[in-house]
This record gives sequence, structure tokens and C-alpha cells, in this order.
Amino acid sequence: MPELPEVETVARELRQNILGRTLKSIDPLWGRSMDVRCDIPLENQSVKSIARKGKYLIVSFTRSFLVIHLRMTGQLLFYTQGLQKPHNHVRIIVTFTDGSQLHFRDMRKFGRFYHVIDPDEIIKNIGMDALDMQMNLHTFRTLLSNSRMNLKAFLLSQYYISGLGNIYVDESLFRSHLHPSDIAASLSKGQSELLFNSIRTVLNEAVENMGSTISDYRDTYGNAGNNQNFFRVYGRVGNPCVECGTMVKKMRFAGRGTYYCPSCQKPEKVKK
DNA sequence: CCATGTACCTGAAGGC
DNA sequence: TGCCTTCAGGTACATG
Repeated sequence: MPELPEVETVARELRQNILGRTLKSIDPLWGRSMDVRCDIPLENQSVKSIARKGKYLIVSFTRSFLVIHLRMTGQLLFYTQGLQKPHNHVRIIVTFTDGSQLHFRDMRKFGRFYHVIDPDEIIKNIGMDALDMQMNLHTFRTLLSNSRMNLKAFLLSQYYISGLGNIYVDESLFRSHLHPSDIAASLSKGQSELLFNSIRTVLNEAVENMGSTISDYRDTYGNAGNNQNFFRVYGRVGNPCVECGTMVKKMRFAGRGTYYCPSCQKPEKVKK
């Protein structure tokens, strides 16, 4: 579910909500949602900062870190006062000393809280964030030129560039008029630049719209995002392409449902 | 190096 | 009303 724009929305709200608060207790209601990799107690530690890399949240406490990944259905819900009864599917409850609570709700149980001394233990193999200021056109082109992967798998990988998931990969490729099967290293200079700019635009617009909600995503107040109303290709199978009117198609690619316009996004090998 | 399949989970939706 | 299959914003790991 949550990709970069959704996680960024949550990160910004967490900075408003839990920065400076002191953890009183943390209760896993489903044990496997919590991966404890250090023995420093979280109790009595204060939240110092909240960072994001790709789809990971990094909550820095006084002496250790919580690295959080929401995976498909994870939600972080903030309550100024604790609830009498948590919602269904709540897997972890964090209670702060002032009585406020952060609930980790995760229907499918794929999400994780990693308690670590060094966040790199979890995110060392994650590539530079797609919206990192260091991620410029030159860096992006270098990454592309060194990979023989198809674009869909390349952008989904998180190893080269992090933060894009199934929705925003399809949206970025559509805006670039590139086919998911095109090989990363085969892009021209112009195509690379177009893809780079498309990724930036797609992600920035989605952040402005508070992320996309298909079914499960919510921000820390339980609100859905708005960006799903602006999809140009994702989920639009059988509807006319917004640019040319051709019916949008869906195929299985890199193991994922992949939406594309067969007219705007021709495979490189048959383009001529 | 790269592609594909499976596993981890729950629930919604569609076909029969 | 079922029962069965497929699919879902993700990723780790095993296998050719």
C-alpha cells in the first residue's frame, strides 16, 4: 500500500504529533509485528526526530531507533487520548507518558517495527530516496546505465532508487511514454531526463494530495488521501487513455498488475 | 546479473 | 447462500 507519498504524509504528521513525547509503554498485540534487535528498553526514551528513507520511517529515540515499514496495509493512527478499545487489526500500541497513543494497525500483518541501535541494520541496502536532493539527473542516469533490468522491475526494486511502488511506477512510466519492458540501460538521454522529471512530478503531486487511498491507506488521523482521484493510468483498465483515447490495458509484469496505454507506451524494440 | 515463483496474511470481489 | 479462485499500495528468499 503505502509508497513514498503516503509514508511522507505520515512522517510529516508524526513530527507534529509525537516529537518530544516520552514513551511509557509499547505493547505488541501480534508478536511478529515487532522485531526487537537490541536490548535497550524503549520505556522512558523520548522521540528526538522522525526521518524517512524510501518507504521506511526512522523514529529516533534518545538511545535507540524504531525503524517502521507499513508494507501493504499498515496504518499509524495517533490519538491524543488512548481509546477504550482499539480498532480491529491493531497490532502494536505505543503509549506516551501524557496518555496519548500511537496505534499500529495492519490487517495483513506484513508491516514491521524494528527496534535497533543502528537503522542501517535495516536500510543499508536501500537506494537513495527518489526525492532526496542528492538524487539529481546525473545520478539517476548513472544508475540506469548500469542496469540491464526492465524499467518496471528497476523502479520497483528499491535498491537503485527508493520510494516508488506499483502505483507510482506505472504513473511515472505513463507520463514518460515508456513501456515497462524497456531496458534501463537502453534509454536515450532525453528519455532518461523525461523519466526523471516524471518521477519527481508524480511523487510531488501525490505528496501535495496527501497520498493515494485505494482501500486501506490512512494518515495518522484516519483520513484517506486524495491522489487516487488524479491517476492517469493506474487502475484504469478498459477506460480510454487520458491522452489518446486508446483503451488502457493491464498485464502481469515483474509479478505485478501493470497498467499502461498500448498506444502511448510502445516497447522500444517495436517503436521504429 | 536477471527473471520468476513462493511465502508471509487477511479480506473483498467475482464466477458458478 | 455458499464455495472456490484471484487479487491487493511490499519485500525476502529460493531457484533456474
